[in-house]
Amino acid sequence: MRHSHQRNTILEAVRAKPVHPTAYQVFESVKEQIPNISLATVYRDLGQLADNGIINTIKKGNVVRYDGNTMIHQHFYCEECGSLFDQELFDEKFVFQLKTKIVHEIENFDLMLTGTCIKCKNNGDKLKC
Amino acid sequence: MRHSHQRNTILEAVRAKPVHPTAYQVFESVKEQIPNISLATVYRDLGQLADNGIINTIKKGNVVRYDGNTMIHQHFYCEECGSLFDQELFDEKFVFQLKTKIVHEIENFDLMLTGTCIKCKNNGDKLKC
DNA sequence: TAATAAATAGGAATCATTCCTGTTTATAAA
DNA sequence: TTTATAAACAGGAATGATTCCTATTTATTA
Ligand SMILES: [Mn+2]
Ligand SMILES: [Mn+2]
Ligand SMILES: [Zn+2]
Ligand SMILES: [Zn+2]
Repeated sequence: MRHSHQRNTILEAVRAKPVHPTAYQVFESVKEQIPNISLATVYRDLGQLADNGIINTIKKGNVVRYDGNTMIHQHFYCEECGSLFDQELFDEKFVFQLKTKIVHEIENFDLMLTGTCIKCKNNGDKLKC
Repeated sequence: MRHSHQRNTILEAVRAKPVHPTAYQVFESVKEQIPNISLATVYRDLGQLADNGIINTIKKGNVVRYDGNTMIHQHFYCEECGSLFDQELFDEKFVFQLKTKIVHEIENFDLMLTGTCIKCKNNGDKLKC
């Protein structure tokens, strides 16, 4: 990968966002610094960054979300409000040991929990009263 | 849900397929029995079946795949050949206990392993010689 | 300074999925 | 059995996230 101002700015944007932005959200964010950035460039660079393991992709719903945190961690998605939280359930050691139990060569371990987040659950309970 | 010949046939098709068909593959399969079935009907019915927990959805790549096996199990996806295998890593008891450790209300536990399957790995090693 | 290939902007194309509309059908009440 | 009603349907149009294309710009190296 050659040095590129656009790609650097895109990477910074993903890392700066607290929670898992979409390509379009990165595009909007980067536009503030590079007004004529192309959406195609954002997709291309995000793809390259993901291919090189510099960022991660998260698939849930109909849009891909990106994660600047490449430490091993998991995610919880609330079906009610669409929030996507980090979860620390399995650490690197656990995942490493798990890989040895499988005949295939594992590169990624992606766990997605779904359900109702604590906030939405409380709101729901209130409405039932 | 009202009784429906189309939906029954769609469910049978998903259950009959050994491995995780896409909506279009279900469509093609069901067309043999109901030649004028609509693709929109397949999508609608698959959605209803999934909403009611009768089948599961698996997201990997740019197409949704469906799973007639609703027992708790996990999946491995080969990046080389696109195969999607079942994996039995965590059983119902494990998942149940895990749910109690999380503040949110968990409905689904979806684990997707990715990498290179044993067959592709062997082929790759051969080529290197 | 020149050559070269990677990277880019902008827009078109793709394609899985959803939406829409007029028609058919399952179900239950009259 | 007939009728009323809403669910389900077929067929086709629309949507929208993502990818592809092409002429131009730019980073890198010799
Ligand atoms: Mn994360
Ligand atoms: Mn399965
Ligand atoms: Zn929520
Ligand atoms: Zn393979």
